[in-house]
Amino acid sequence: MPSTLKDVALRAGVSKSTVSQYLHQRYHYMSEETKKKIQLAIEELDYIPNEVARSLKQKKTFIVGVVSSTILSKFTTEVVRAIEDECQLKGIQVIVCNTDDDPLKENKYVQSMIARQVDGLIIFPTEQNRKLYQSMLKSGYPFVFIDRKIDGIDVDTVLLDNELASSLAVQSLVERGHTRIGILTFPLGQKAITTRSERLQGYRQTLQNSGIEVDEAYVKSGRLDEMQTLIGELFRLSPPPSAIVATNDMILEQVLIYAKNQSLSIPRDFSLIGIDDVSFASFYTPPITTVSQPSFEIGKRSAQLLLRQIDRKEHEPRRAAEIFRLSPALNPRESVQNANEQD
Amino acid sequence: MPSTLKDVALRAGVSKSTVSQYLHQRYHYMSEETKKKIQLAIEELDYIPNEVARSLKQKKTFIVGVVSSTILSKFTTEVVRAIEDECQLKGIQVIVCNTDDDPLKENKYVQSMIARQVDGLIIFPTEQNRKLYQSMLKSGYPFVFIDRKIDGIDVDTVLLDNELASSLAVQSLVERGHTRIGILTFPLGQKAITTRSERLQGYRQTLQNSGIEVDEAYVKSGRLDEMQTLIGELFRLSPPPSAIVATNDMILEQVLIYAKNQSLSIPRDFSLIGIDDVSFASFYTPPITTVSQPSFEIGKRSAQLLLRQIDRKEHEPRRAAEIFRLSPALNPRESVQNANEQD
DNA sequence: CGTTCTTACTAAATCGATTTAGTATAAGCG
DNA sequence: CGCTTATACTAAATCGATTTAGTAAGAACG
Repeated sequence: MPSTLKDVALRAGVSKSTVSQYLHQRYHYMSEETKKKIQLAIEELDYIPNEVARSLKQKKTFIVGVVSSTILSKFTTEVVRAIEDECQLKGIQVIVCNTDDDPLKENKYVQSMIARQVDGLIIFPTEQNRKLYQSMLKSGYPFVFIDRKIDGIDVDTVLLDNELASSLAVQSLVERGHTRIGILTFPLGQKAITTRSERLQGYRQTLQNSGIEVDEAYVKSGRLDEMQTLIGELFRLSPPPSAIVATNDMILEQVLIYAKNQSLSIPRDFSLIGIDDVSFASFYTPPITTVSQPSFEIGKRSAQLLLRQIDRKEHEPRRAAEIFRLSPALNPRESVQNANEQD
Repeated sequence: MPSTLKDVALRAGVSKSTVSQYLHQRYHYMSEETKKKIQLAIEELDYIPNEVARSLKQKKTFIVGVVSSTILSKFTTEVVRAIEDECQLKGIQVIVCNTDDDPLKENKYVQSMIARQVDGLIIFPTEQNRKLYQSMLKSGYPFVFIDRKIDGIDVDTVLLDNELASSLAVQSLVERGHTRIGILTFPLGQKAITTRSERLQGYRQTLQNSGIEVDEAYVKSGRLDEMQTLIGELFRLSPPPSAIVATNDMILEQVLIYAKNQSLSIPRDFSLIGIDDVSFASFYTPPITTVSQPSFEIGKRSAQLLLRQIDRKEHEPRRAAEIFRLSPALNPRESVQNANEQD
């Protein structure tokens, strides 16, 4: 029912080719008369060009896809926002989907985006789809990884310097005299998402460098719904940790809930530091010390890398993959106190 | 470079038609032999069907679009999540874009989504695009409005009972003896977004019904970056309000920031109630009383309405537009106190 | 006047899948 | 055996835009 190029051509009394030229402002040898007739027909018919047909012929959709783990987090929404801003400059639209870090969903969405001919993908990858990514690499399909690195997939990747992030967190606690530092992460497993393993690694390394032995009892990992139990276990140790590192925003909230329920006062009863920023960090009581990611920068950079791949001409050789590790920032607030002033 | 139906047909030694039948599992009179050959060819070529070509022929993309004001809010992300869940049941994908409530961006995105032939749209509309919506209505294009109502556009709409929301807020303050109740909203203007005007209207109505005269000095509206100033003005009135209604999550955060900066204690110095839920409401100090929207329900319902429109057969008459006003819920927590116990 | 050039357009192939109408062969039936 | 029916496919048109090669008419030139 919507009108087509043909309808416009018919009504204007010219050929489809001429209308197409007009639409692209290729007025090479086109009479004013004809231009006017076409413009009129377009308006009378409320003509909107069919981008699907256009994409088929052009083999370009001017869309890039983001395959994210979840849009329900501040980090992801900011990253997506930055990607949109960067792409908009080139007239490219962005579509997003959620995998919930489920490798099957991830596989399905990536395939489906490719089937829909998006010009490239920005992916928060899991380890389990190595085969798929390998074949995408082989076929020269443009994509970049964000937030996580996958060993053996040699593709442009933008992520946080995770070790530095937990290192900053641990250091600022050690400087305050803490030695019993608990850490909470999401599930690890052998196929751990790099964000998680690297943050834990940074914790271990920094403690060792500071001459503090890592006590595995202070390391807890599990699903979101297990967090309250895990935090409970941590505080029932003797001695309990004097400080906690929450390795992401959702875990941080869990710790705050626990503290509230158990009437624990921060930083009197324990110091707390979170990786990832949260909206309320600065006005919470107490203001929460966090290590924040440069999320806009991460989004922007990954979009730039993707657009560079897309612009690569067919004949040009694929350039070597680059890995960008962006630095986190420590935001010192008031949830960390000197160890000896606690308890 | 990706392989096509034709490549598969050639390699399997059959016609394109046969491969197409195979892909749709229409095995009507197809020999096992042929099936095997086709399957093999598909695997060898890593064939993924081109959905763009498919969409062109089918005149269906199996995509619906969401034109939202911002994805940086909890309400929107939850709504989108619910829409995705509902659409996934029918194998339909969802794409989202941000208008920042800019009517021009809104117009551009709606047009662009239609050009991309999405099967229908769920829109957070502004008043300024009435003409566009009118013509979409005329052409029978499937769409629904969400979160806001536009007078004169007779289309399925799902939104909060906004008057009830602020009524619940005001009532719970009045019951505690408050009479000087301040309210903060985003800009109103003559083309106000219904969410804003209705929430303010509910405030006015409820005060009147309670026999309290509305003092316009207690009503402040402005942009996010003006909020600190506006809140300051509110508290410098004499007498200042004993309670504040923040009409959305972002404004609520601004009030909390102000309270923190001015060392005002909630609810001792003033009571506070927010419309929209925020992640930290339950564990904040004090826990914040909120009026929450059934965001998942709103998303789900709007998706159902859209899918119903899409499924409507060409010949069936368009059914009458329906408006669903979903009820908010009061979440009594501790940021509201009896008026006489304050100060 | 014949040729070339410029101007202003158009015809037709193409992108990759879908689908209808049809073909060719084998099997079944009386 | 001739006819119908079932089986297993295929040819070709189609979706709506793009683009290349080409046409037709008039102007310019020597």
